[in-house]
Amino acid sequence: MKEKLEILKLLADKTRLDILNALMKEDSYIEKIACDLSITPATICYHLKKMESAGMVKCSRSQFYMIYSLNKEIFDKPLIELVKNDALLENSEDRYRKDVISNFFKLGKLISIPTQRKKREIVLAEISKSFEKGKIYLEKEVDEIIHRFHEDHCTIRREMIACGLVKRENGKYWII
Amino acid sequence: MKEKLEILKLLADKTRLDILNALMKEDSYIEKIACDLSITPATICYHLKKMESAGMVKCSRSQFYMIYSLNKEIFDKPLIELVKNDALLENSEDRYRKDVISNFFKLGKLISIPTQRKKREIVLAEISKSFEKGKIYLEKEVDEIIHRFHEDHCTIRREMIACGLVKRENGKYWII
DNA sequence: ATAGTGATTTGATAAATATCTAATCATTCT
DNA sequence: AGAATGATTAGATATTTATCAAATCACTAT
Repeated sequence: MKEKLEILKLLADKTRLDILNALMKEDSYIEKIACDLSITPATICYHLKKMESAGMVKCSRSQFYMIYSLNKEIFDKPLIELVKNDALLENSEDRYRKDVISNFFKLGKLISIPTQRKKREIVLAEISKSFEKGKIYLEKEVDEIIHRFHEDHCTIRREMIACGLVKRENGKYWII
Repeated sequence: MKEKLEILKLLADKTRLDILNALMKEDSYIEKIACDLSITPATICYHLKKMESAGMVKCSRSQFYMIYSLNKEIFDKPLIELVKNDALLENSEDRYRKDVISNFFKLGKLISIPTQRKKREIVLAEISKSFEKGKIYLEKEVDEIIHRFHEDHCTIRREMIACGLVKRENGKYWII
């Protein structure tokens, strides 16, 4: 099948729907359709040619006339098939994460702390990857690691605890 | 369902298809979609509002966000349902007439003379439309016009008189 | 309250395209 | 060959509308 968007664009026009409905009743030709719909043959031709090149109608010559007919297969498909984009098999959550990370980290440094909560959590999770799972850190060590990413280690440490990425007890820290 | 043409028009746009595909994966909100697609939130909002009013998506507030989601039912229908014109559901008398006409006329020619009186009258009335009201015709002229539809102009001329569509006096004919 | 953040509206602009008239092409019939 | 008729193309025009920036609205959290 031809490009899906092309077909959807061609369907988005009153005149073309009228033409298609005419062809649903019976195969027909330009002058007749033009007469039925009170539209010039030039316009009917314009539309039919477009729909033909999109594979929606077929035509063949018969004596004087070019007989146009529906290509029915296309119209039996469920709408979703025309809407679904096969190219987008990538997970959008991942894409969003990647975008945020590439926007806020430059050369390994966090250039600013996002104000939007969702983005902030993504950034904090990224920083937390530098901590070893299961290992116990002193506050000094935690700040030292965070400092590689950003000056304000206090804020970031606090935020990481707030959103549950890091736990603290008796001045000891560990990653979740 | 809302106006079919409206839905088809809304489907005929790359950006809106992208938005719908995003919503097919998961419910989402404007800022996120805007970020994913690299388009301003204003534009996303513009499209979502249009699609919402056409019943293609739904939305509800959740905390900070307006969560948009697909209205799946619409997309499961076969395309033909969106294309087919409901206006063709006129009163049954008209439909019967149109059916008879489309069955017995192909490419403007009468393929056979119906034997059922009702159908025959419909067909004859259709042919009589080619005569000018108030004008006097010679038999030769009458036959010439009828001949455009069918070989057997004698039978048809006789039937038209029989059912009162045409009057004759002294070899002159006129339509009623 | 008030600041912050996401949603929506407004106004302006640029691009796409449906339609018409007139001209040309293609086929059939005399 | 040429006349007639239907199909197609070309050029011009008007309408629709997707998009953005900026302003405003609505809700939430401090």
